[in-house]
Amino acid sequence: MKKGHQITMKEIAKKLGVSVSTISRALKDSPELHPETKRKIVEMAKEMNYQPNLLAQSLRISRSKTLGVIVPEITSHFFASCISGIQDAANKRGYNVMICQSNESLEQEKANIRTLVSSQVDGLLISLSRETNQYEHLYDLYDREINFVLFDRVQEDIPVSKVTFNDAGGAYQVVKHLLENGSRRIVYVSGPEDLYISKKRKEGYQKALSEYGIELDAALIKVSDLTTEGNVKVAAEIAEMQPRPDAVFCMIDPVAVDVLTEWKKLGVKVPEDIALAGFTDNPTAAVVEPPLTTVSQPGYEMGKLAVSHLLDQLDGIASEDPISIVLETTLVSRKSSQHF
Amino acid sequence: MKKGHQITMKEIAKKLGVSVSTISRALKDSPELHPETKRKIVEMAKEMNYQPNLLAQSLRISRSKTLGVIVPEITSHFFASCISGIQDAANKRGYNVMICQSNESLEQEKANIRTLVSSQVDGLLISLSRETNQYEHLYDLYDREINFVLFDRVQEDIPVSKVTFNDAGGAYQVVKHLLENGSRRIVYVSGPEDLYISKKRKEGYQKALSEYGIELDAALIKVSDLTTEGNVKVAAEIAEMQPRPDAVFCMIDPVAVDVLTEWKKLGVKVPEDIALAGFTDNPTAAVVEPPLTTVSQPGYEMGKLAVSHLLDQLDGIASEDPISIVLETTLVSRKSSQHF
DNA sequence: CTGTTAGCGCTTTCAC
DNA sequence: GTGAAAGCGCTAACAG
Repeated sequence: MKKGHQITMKEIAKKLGVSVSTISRALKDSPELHPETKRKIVEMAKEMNYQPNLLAQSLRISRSKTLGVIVPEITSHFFASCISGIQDAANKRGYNVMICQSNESLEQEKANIRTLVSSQVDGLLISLSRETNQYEHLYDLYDREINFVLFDRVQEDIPVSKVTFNDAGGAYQVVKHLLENGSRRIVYVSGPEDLYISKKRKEGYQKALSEYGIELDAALIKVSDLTTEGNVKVAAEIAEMQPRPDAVFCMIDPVAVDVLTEWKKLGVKVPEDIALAGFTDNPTAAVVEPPLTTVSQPGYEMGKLAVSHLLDQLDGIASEDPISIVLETTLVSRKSSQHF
Repeated sequence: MKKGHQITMKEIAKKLGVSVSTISRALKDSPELHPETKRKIVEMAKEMNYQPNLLAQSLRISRSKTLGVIVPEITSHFFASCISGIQDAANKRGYNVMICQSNESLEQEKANIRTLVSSQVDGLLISLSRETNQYEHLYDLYDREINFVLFDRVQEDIPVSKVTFNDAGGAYQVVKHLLENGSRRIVYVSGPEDLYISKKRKEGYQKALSEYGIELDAALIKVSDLTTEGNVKVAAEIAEMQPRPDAVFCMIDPVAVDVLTEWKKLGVKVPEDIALAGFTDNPTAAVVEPPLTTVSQPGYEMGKLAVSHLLDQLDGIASEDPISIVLETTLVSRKSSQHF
C-alpha cells in the first residue's frame, strides 16, 4: 500500500484542455470567468474527486490556516476540554489545529514551539508547563513577531494576550464558602510556589480570611509537589496537626481526591472531621464519596475564546495591543464542605 | 503584530556568497561537502536562527512527516490516553500529528478525513464514531491507497490493519469474576447494538455464562443509548426487575457510574443488593463509592502500537498486508463486585 | 566539492 | 475570459 496519487489542477486542466490558472480561478469562484467553463470545471473536479493540496496552497500564499496548540498534558480533563473548544472554534473559522503536549517539561515545550513554527502555523495557543520558569523562548516568539496567546498557565509579564480564569476570585469564593459554613482554621494546600495558580489562589484564600478578620498563619499553608506521594504526605501531616484544622482547601481537585483517599485509610472523616474543597471540577469531583465541593472552570469556553481572539488578531479585526481576558468561575457546593 | 519574517536558505546563501543548494546540503549533513564550508553554514544558520520551512520541504519531497488522527472525543480519558501515546511515538520517529475529533458524528468524521488528506498527511489513525454505520469514506481512502489504521472502534471487514482490545476476553474476565463471586442472574447493559464493542463484549458475557451452564436470558440484556438519561432509565428498570438480578455488567464505566448514582437515589445498595462492574477503568472508576470493578485498557499503549505499525508500513518495514493487533485487558477487581 | 536547473502544486500578476 | 510566466522555499539530478 503506497501513498496514492492525488489529483492535481494540472490533470484537470489537461483533461479539459484549459490552463491551470483557469482551474484555479474556477475553483475559487472568480467572477471574471465564463459561467459555462466554470460549471464544467467544478463538475469535473468533483468527478475526479479533486482535493486541493493545502501544502502547496499554504506555501504560495504564505498562510497555512493552521494553528499550533501546546498544553502540558492532553490526558488532563481540563486541557482536553480546552482543546475541544479550540478545535471547534478554529474549524468554524476554517483553521486546522496541530496539538502538542509538553508533558510539563520546559525542553519539550521549546521543542514543540520549534516544530510548530517550522510547520508554519499562523499562530500559537500556549499553556505553560509547570517547569517553565524562564521565558526566553516566548520572548523569542515575540521578537520574531509570531502571534501567540497564552491561556490558563500564563506568564504575566510577557506583552501578549492572555486568557485566564479569575483564580483569585474562585479561591475567594470557595474559602468564603468554608468560612460561612463555620470553619475558621483553614489549610491551603498549594502546588509549587512559583506556579501562577499557586499564587493566585493563595491571594483569594488570604482575601477571604482577612475579610473574616483571620490572620494568615504560615503553619496552615502546605506545599505539595502535586505527585500522589506528595499529596499523600501532606494529607498525613494535616491529619496529625494539633489542633486539627476545620477545613482544607486544595489548589486542584486531584490533590483533594488524594487527600480524601488517604484520610479514608487514616480514619479521618469528611466532612464530619474536616471539610474539604478542591478547584477545577474534574469529573472525579462529582463522584467521589462524599462529593467534592470545588470551583468549576469552563475549559471549553476558554479554548473558544483564546482562538477567537487569536484569529481576530490575525485577521486584523482585533487591535494589536495585547489584552487580558478573564473568565469567571463558579462555586460548586457539594457534601464535602458541610462540616458544621 | 504581524506574521514575522522567517529566515530562508536564500538569505543565508546571499550572506555567505554561496548557492542555496550548498546550504541545503550543509544543513542535511551531506558528506560531499568541504568541512569548512559546512561548518560556516551551520554556524551562520544558527546565528540567524534559521528554521526550515516544513511546508516547502514537504511539498518538494511529497512527504509531510505528519500523521492525522481522528477520535470520537478528545475529552474522553481513554481517547486522550491514546492520543498521548500516538504523539509520543510519532514524535520519537520524527513525525508530527494533527488531531481531529468527530464528536461521534459521521459527517464530521468524513469532513475530518477530507481536511487531513488535503493537508497531505502521510497516514491516518482512525477510531470510528458511534454514528458510523456506512464505510464508503474508508473504502475510498483504501482505493486511493492512502495509508490508515483503525484503532479501538474499528470496522472488521475493511482490509486495513487494526489495533483493538480483546473486548470479548475482557468481558469474559469480568463476567467470570462475577460468576465466581456467586452471581448467577447477571444483567448486561449494552450500548447501541451495531457498535463493535457492544457485540464483542456481549460475546464474552455469553461465553462466561455458558461455561457456567447458564442459558442466555434475553430479559437480562438491556440496551442504553449511552446518554445519562438512557443510563438512568436502564438503572431504574433494573431496580424494579423481579426477581432482582445478582449483578450488572455495564459495557462502559460511565454507564456503571450513572447506574450507581441512580441506585443511590433509589436506595439500591452496591454491592450488598447487586454487584456492579464496568469496562475501561476510567479515572472515576477508582474513586466512586464503592470503587468500581472494571476492566482496564491500556490506551497509551494502543496509541503507540498503532503509530508504530502505521509508520512501519509507511517506511516499508512492515509488510503491506493488513494485520490485526489485539491487546489484552486486565481485570481490576474492586469493592463494587463483592456481592456475596 | 559546488553551482545551475528544474520542479513539487498552487496563486497571481501581466498580457492578449 | 483565458493563458503564460513567475515564484512561494526547498531538494535533487546533472554538470562541471
